[in-house]
Amino acid sequence: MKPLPLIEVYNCLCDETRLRIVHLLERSPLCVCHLQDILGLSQVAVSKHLAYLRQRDLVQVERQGQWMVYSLPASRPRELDWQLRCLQDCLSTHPIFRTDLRKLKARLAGCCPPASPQKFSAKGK
Amino acid sequence: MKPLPLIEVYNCLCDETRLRIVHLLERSPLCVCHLQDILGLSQVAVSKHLAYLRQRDLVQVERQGQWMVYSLPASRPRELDWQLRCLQDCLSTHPIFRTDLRKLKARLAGCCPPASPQKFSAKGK
DNA sequence: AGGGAATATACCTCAATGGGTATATAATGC
DNA sequence: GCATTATATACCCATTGAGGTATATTCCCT
Repeated sequence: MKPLPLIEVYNCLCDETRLRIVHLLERSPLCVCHLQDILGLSQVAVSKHLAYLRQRDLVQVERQGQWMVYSLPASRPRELDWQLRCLQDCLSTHPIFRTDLRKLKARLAGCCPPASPQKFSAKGK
Repeated sequence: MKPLPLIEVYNCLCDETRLRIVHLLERSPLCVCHLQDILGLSQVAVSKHLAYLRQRDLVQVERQGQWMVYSLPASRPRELDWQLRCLQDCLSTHPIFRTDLRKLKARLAGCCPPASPQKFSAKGK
């Protein structure tokens, strides 16, 4: 039997890597390789955490060319919404998460590869 | 190395039993046997979940005679506070948690054993 | 002191999970 | 079609956690 939605959310966020991923995706959709780069983790590790989040509907994916662009779902269930606010409040000063955001900004600035646009408007194809 | 406080909180709440315990303790301090009764779980199971919560400072204990009375800490870290609000919002309509509260009320009403007073004022000793 | 109630802990087992390596799959560019 | 890039998945291994049984501990009462 499927556990409570809130428990699913907690299970997703109780791992540091997944917490960092969600924290990043709240700012911008990102492809796997950008996440990999920002987080400094192996491709497999990132991919598996994304699968975990995906299976529990905490993130959604869209293929853009050869990139898989992950983002938070457009319509966010109440449980997730609470947590996003909580992250803002509790993590914004933490070194790890500050660094992540700094790297994110750098990534998005000099975004040479066509990947992970800030908006999905450009029907990349 | 100790994980982030927020992650500790998530780890505590990502289990249904512990979530129910915290949800109950938010209403009233409780001894182990009352929790055991309300949750309908074995003594060992309850005790171990309480140990888990205790080790991560999500609950505190006070001995009252032969009962160990558990409660949420007086001063609640910000991370926990967010979650308590979230529980209120997301769980209050869920059958399991409604039933728990109903049983809690019953327990506290006909509280024959001297255990788990609503207030700690009565310095039982 | 001795018995009983309440609670914690030591093991044991099983399932889930996180990380890694190797490999499969899918899209791109030539 | 083929090599390359991006991503996912299949295993393998080590750790953790949840539940159970048996037992230790602590306190109360007589």
